[in-house]
Amino acid sequence: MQYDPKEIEQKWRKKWKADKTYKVENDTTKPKYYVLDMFPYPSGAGLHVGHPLGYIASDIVARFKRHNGFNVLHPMGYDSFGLPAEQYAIQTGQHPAKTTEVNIARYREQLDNIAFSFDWDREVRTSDPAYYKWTQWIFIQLFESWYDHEAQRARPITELIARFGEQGWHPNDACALTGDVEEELGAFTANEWNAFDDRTKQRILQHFRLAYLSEAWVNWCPALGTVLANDEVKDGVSERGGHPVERKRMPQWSMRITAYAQRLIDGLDALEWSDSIKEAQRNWIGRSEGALVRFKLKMPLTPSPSPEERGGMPLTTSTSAEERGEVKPPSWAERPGFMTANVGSAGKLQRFAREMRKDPTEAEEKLWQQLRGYTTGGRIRRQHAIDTFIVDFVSLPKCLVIEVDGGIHDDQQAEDAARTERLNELGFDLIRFTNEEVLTDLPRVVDTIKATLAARPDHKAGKDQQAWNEDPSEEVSSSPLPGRGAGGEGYFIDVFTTRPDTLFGVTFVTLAPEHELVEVITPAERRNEVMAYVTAAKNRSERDRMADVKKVSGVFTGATCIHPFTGKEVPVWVGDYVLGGYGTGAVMAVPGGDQRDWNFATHFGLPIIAVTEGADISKEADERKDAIICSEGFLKGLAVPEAITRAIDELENRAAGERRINYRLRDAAFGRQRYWGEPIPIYYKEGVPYALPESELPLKLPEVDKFLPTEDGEPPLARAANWNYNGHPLETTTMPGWAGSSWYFLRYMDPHNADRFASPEAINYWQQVDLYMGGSEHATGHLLYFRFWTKFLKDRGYINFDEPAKKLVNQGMIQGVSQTVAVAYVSLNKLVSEENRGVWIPLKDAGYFEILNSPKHMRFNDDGVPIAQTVIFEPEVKFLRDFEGYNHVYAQEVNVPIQCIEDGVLNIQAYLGTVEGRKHIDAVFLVDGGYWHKGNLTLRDKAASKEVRTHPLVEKMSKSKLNVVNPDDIISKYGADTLRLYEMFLGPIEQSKPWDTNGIEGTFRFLRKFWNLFYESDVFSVSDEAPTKAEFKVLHATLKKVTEDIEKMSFNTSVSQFMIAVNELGTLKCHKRDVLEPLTIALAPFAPHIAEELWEKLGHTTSITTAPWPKWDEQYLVEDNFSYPISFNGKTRLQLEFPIALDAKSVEAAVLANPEVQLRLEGKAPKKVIVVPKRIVNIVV
RNA sequence: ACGGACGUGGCGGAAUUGGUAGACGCGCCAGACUUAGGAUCUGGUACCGUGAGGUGUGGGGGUUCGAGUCCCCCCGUCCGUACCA
Repeated sequence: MQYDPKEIEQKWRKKWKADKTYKVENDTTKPKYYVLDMFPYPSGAGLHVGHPLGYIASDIVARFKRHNGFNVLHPMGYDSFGLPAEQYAIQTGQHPAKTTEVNIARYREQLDNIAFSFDWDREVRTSDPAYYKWTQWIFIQLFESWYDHEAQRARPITELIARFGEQGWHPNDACALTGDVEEELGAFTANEWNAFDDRTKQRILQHFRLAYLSEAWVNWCPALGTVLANDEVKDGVSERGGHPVERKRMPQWSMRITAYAQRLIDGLDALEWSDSIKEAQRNWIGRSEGALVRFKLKMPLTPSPSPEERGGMPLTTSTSAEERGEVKPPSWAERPGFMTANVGSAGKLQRFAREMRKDPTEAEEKLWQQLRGYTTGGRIRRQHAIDTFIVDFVSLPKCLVIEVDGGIHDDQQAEDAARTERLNELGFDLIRFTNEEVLTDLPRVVDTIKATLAARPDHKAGKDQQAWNEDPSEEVSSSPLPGRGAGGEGYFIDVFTTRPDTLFGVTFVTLAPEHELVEVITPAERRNEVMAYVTAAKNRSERDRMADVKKVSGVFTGATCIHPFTGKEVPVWVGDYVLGGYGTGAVMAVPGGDQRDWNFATHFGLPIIAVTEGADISKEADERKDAIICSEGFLKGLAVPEAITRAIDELENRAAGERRINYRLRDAAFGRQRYWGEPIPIYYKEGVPYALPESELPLKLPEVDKFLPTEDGEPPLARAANWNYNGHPLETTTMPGWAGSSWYFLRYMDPHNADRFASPEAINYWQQVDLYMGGSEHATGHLLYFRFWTKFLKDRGYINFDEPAKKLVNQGMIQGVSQTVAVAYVSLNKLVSEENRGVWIPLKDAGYFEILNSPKHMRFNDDGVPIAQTVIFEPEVKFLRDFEGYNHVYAQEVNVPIQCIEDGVLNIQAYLGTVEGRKHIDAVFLVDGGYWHKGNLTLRDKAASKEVRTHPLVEKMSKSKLNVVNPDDIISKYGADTLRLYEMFLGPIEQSKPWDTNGIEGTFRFLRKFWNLFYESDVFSVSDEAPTKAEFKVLHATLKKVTEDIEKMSFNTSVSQFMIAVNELGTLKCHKRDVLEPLTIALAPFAPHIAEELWEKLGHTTSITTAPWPKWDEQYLVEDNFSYPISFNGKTRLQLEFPIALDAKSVEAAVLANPEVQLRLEGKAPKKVIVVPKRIVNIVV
């Protein structure tokens, strides 16, 4: 009987399904193994041969582990929410649920054809309410959690609330300091907290929740009508669809992934993931160590109003007037009255204040002991931030500042005067004491303070409470400070630097165009120029900005600031080489040590100071990190690392900076203004978001009349009728694609659980994914969120591990081989159609032309854009004559469907019959020595070929490139076993390679030969005769190689080994059971159908799936003799066979005694003889 | 620019991790069987040379008895990030 894959594959697929052969029980008596494939999105295009590559590999491992006694969880499901289905719905009006259903059915059919050992009873779909109920539930847990930085874990928000009620909150509690949102939230006492109304409490809590609503800069994609996460934007355009993306500020649900930045980096070390993925994640998180440096602004020339004075300020950062025109600040964004600090620098000031509190002068400490508590009849705060100052002591209700001069204040007389003036402007009075006074006559000082306080009216009484209730949208300052003045005086510019050692090389400071201080510090006479620049810079799209990175642009603000070490004035510039989204959005420019600063300085003629010894700063900056610092200050002569430490110490001493770790990672935008996603389980009461009670879950996706935004720009969910909870409006954005895929591995463990996302028993048994297989394109998206949610669930005690997948293997892409042909168009007029953008060339200039598939032959226009790609004209040929009546010609390469090509030749008629070909029905097709036009072939000479030859091009396999190979076609021709083997045989799993259907014959022949080992003259015939030593050797060598190769996922070499075995057994004419039966089991993971069929024919009645894996036996592999390669000076010259047991000395003697060796030695004695037993003999002459 | 991966016949790729470079498959060549072959089987196939022999793992240097493998420099390809301070 001939090997007939069609028949046996159908038979077994049916039987496996009926028998539920691959059903997995949570059988805790067996060791577990969890193999997971990345969640596919069921696209309308179906699977191509590239998709199953990873699934086949993981299926082999899953089957192998089953043979080895493991209980294997190997599930599959669908990430079925997503943009394409929704785009399709918008175009066609078809409900995305419906198209998704159809696509899934198609996927399932294709997957079934390849015989994956998935337990389909565990299938999950993210768009199934029974599934997304738990996605919503996890969202609520995130909403109800905060990150405790001291404990380094997420905790329930109720614990934070309790803590607020007991001890209030202070910025130095460090609980809100995450990489992204440097919460500029002032301190409050327990009493204050308890007195806040619910709305205020909720507002404050938003700053701590791990899922939170805030106004944030987002990637807005107008074409898709939604916000995108950073990893969904590539090269300034959307990853899906390639639409332009712009920066926009709007209220937005976010995930505080930044809280986990450090743990996400640290966790990588223990993972068996590829270096490239780990590195990509590290870069994406982008940790850098350095310092925060504070530059104090010098007197501005003319004050201009600060943004804060224009109205209610969000707690986080300010918005410029333009942006406020677009979006309303969130209604809950309002500051409590004790937050007297300047908005721009509050967070930093509070950190400085905290440091200063730790290290008071003697006088300060003595006085504090007298003033603390309520001993003076009111609350005194010390080292409190007011505007941009940190005052020593203050009574806020009485608006009285108490300062102790001494220590670092001594040399600041002039500044003290300015400070007094400023504080007076703000409504504070100030009394000063000297160190001397406090130390020698403390009681008198305290008495003076008490008397002064008692004499002052209480400014605060009743006011705070009133402020909480005011509508922040009204232009009311929430500050208790009356009559705030204006101007840049007293402001600070914070910069982040990794090279504080180069501080003495600072010659200017540059702000990003969107920096909030730009508007504040610019004096009136420079205002027009600066704002014009800022507006121009902001309006450039991300893409434009990325395009001309080389161009230097910027403008001087007119303001200067003070160098913290030298005290010199340094000009403040605005430049778009500084990114608003990184660090503080401001840099200290060291043109001698940073190339970008150097470029900027050179362009604008700013001074450049050398920072390192031996640097030639006339041509470029010296960025070496192994240099010696040469500045005139205290860093001179230090090596960079020492200088960095020293500089930071000095900054901290002078309260002008501090050590700082910065992360590039931003919080992840979570809301999508789209329909086809999980509804966010949030409702609003008086504008404050609250989580739905668990009993309301799942919050089902409502029906809408159209999948488009409403007329006033609300997301599609706003169209739904009754979209409210007990009359309170529900959130209208939906979750992003990555929500459902961030935890799906847990659901597979217990997919039908209605009470919990998965039972603790199931989680405890299955634990982490042992092998995770998928594409490397998810490096900074899915794989980061996946780890983030896992860590969160661990923190909250729902699971007991904090990494989702121990081992990750990235399968390479299978590329397509596109076929292209040159086509030309002739035209009556110089028509440049939209889809054929290119250059039309006057026909009189064009003779015969051909297209050469080589970039060398490209021609370019003046702007360097390739024109009429690869067209070469030869005027002597009479092309013109044949196209009389036309006057222009245009040529291009087009992809043609691979189905219309045979042996590199295009079948024109077939092509013109296809959808794509019909577009080119009027085109001129270029033939080797002529052309084909509307059925007529014109040849230049008789010898020319009449064929339209195609040019192969390896690129991504995709529908639009017409190069897709469908696995179904391969399977119907050769069977699934052949497909599986061939995909594995192509090369290492991690490597990308082009699909070449030609090679598949070899693997098919192999299966047929394997089948034939069980047959003699068409009759199934397997003998029970004992195998010979040679036959056993083939078997055991194969078992050894295959077992080891599967363990290291080297499937291409195991397939080779099977081929070798079959060839050798064929030569030996071996038909013996004791060889063939173990071999069949070994082949089963790769080619399950043929193995199962032969297994049955061998007389077994149970599936081969759980047959124990055959062990190899070394005894069959040992050889008696070894054929030594004998080399002279490393070059192999001959082979000599010696017994394995022969020791090195005897081998050497035997070799030297050999006549041929003697001949080669020409009588000379060898200088040296190296004998490596069982390896090689090398004779040095 | 930085980071990662990689570079071996006409092609996909092997190479026990420092020990006979090119396993296995495709393709190609020759032969057998055949009316026929795009079926099957057998043999050959890195390159140059009739041969002896020589040359060969992107290029150049080095370590070593011995290098595709280790070290240094350079070139090239692919992927990721991209003015990250």
